[in-house]
Amino acid sequence: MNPKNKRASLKDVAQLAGTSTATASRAISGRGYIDEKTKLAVLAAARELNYQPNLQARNLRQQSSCLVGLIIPNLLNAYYTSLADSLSQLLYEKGYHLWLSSTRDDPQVEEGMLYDMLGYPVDGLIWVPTRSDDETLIKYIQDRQVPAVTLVRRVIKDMLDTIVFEDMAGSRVAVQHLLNLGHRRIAYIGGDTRHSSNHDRWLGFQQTLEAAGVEIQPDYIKLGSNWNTLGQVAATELLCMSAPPTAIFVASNALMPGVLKTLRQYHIRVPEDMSIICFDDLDWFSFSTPPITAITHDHTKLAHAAVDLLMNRINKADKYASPPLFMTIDFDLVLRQSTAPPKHLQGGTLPSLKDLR
Amino acid sequence: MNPKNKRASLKDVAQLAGTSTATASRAISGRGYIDEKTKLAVLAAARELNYQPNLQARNLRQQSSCLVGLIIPNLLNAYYTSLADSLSQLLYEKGYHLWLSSTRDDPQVEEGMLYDMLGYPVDGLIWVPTRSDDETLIKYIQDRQVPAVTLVRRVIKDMLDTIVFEDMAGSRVAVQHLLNLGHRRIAYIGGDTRHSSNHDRWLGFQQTLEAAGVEIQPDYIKLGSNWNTLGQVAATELLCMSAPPTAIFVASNALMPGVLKTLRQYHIRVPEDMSIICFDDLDWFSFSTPPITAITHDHTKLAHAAVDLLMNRINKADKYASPPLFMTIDFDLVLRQSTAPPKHLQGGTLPSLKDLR
DNA sequence: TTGAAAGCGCTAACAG
DNA sequence: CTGTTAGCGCTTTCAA
Repeated sequence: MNPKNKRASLKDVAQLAGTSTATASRAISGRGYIDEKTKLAVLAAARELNYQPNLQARNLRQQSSCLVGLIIPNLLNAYYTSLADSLSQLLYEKGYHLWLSSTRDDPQVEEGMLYDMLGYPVDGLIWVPTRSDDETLIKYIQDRQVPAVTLVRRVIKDMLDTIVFEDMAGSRVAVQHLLNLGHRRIAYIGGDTRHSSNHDRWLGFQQTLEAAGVEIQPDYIKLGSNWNTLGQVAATELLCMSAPPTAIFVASNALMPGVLKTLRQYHIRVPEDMSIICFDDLDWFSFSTPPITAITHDHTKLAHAAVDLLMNRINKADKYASPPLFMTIDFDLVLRQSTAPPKHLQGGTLPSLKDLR
Repeated sequence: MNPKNKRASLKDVAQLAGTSTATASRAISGRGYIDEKTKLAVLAAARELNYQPNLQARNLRQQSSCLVGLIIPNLLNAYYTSLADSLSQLLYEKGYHLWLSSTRDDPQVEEGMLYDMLGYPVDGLIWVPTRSDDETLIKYIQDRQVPAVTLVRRVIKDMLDTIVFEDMAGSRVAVQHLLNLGHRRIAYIGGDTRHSSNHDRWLGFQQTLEAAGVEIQPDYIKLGSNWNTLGQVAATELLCMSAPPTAIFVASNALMPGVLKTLRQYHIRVPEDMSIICFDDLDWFSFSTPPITAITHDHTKLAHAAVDLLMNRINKADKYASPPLFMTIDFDLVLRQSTAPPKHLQGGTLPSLKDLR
């Protein structure tokens, strides 16, 4: 065996097979002309030494890393989870591997990760941006000429390839559904509007109400950035109002646990006392009590589109020649049982917290 | 600018600063003696050229990759999701990055990933094995001298560092809880027992019933490997029996959706008609209707322990000198409202499907 | 304190 | 078809 039991290198294989490293390389990589006999000899030697090519060295030489970076806010949200799962599969099929990191919505971490990934360098980048307004950061990515696609949240001026859900349209449909049921006192709980996703949903909400001639009551609007606590805090505030809403539009699935917990705590019946609709769907929504009406998206579609866009750019000679593409993923409104006409239309009176306790 | 707009290399920087690459390297990496003045000159040149070290090249030279591989069955289960999220963070703090891949419980994919990762090579491996009985595969890992830790499922002979949940003990406690409530007709729905986790839970179930002198009825036992459909199929079969169980022990969170869906479909009331206890906890269990009693684990503990074990080995001179370690993560029984005494102890009669429809 | 030179492990151009 | 040579971009002796 080798000194120190070190991993065999191509040189060792070549030596044992009695060829040059070049020939050994040809035998193993299967490229270039080579005599069948010598090829077999090399392969035998390789097997004997338990040889496995060092991919890092190969990649350095070939100016690629076969790595695609994925930067997401976190993996505690099924939103990103299913994305990461699909991407891992799809990339593997294309011969790439997934370098994952989760920023916890911390711009510092995000910048560090971006820097490390581009420094490696990765062959491509898939990114759900936290800090999407920082032109310097995006310029940096462009300068590095790294094929990159931005997901879910748009970056400033859409400077990179982008795929988002139809946030505004989805939001409109959700709100219209509540309006159609007869709701006028509609609350909105949603995330940080600095992210385009939240911004557009919020906008869709406003526009739909305005178009319907319903005035937006500021107390009904709960915007925040801490998805851990926002749902619970906002719901509690809404319930404690003297004239609480009759319906809540929850603009992110991450907020639903808090909202539902609070509703239960106050013994609010859904949908009799309160209608609930959520912008994104989760598996347990369908067998929650009651099942939750939601706007759903096919997340694998997003993953497929992302990989397509990325491969498209990776395989292009001048990777940055064509202008950034912009795509959206469509949605469905899945009617379940968490929405119904408001109480006063059901024959009852307008509910207030006093009635409900 | 450079020809072809290529990324600046250390050589370019050195040239611009009027030093050798060696000196430039010292300036940038911050190691070795260097005059403050020349250091500044180099850094200035680097900034001007937008220089960023090529980490792949650096790593090749330093015989490391700063990459830790993570292989898991999939990311659709919160079990692994929270793990990946925590690991990404923890490793980042230690200066490592996460290379993730998801096998979908396909041994073929698993083997391919393992091969690629060790070939790169990664500096460490964290692995939830799918194929844990293949000694060749594990020998291969050992031969490569890669620090590796196995999670959740044990590999044959515990040949690698291992951290698992206390499957058997947790299972015992869950079953004992049902026995204490007075249940004797207890069903078990669980995953492929070729995985140690499922095997041990299954064993714990059997032992506890035996110790209590309760005979195990084969019809009540539903083992399978397809977590997508097993819950639903098994629950349906159980409900269609002439003498259905009064309680179900669901041995994996992934099966709960199917079980609950089925229960709802047949209008079975929980816990009045049927008690449910689950081996692993999910966030929505706490506000499901009714909230689900479960065995819970602190998944971040698992992540921390995994990183500790891994770093421990990575930093050891002779990485494989010490024998594999074996650790377990403890659990809690969280009593919620999905378990209650069986119907006949509540004053009713033994339920059968006819009564319930 | 600095530079020349070797080399991590591999591939690719060019001769032969 | 095969070997020689050069080099990917970096770090690290070793001399100076």
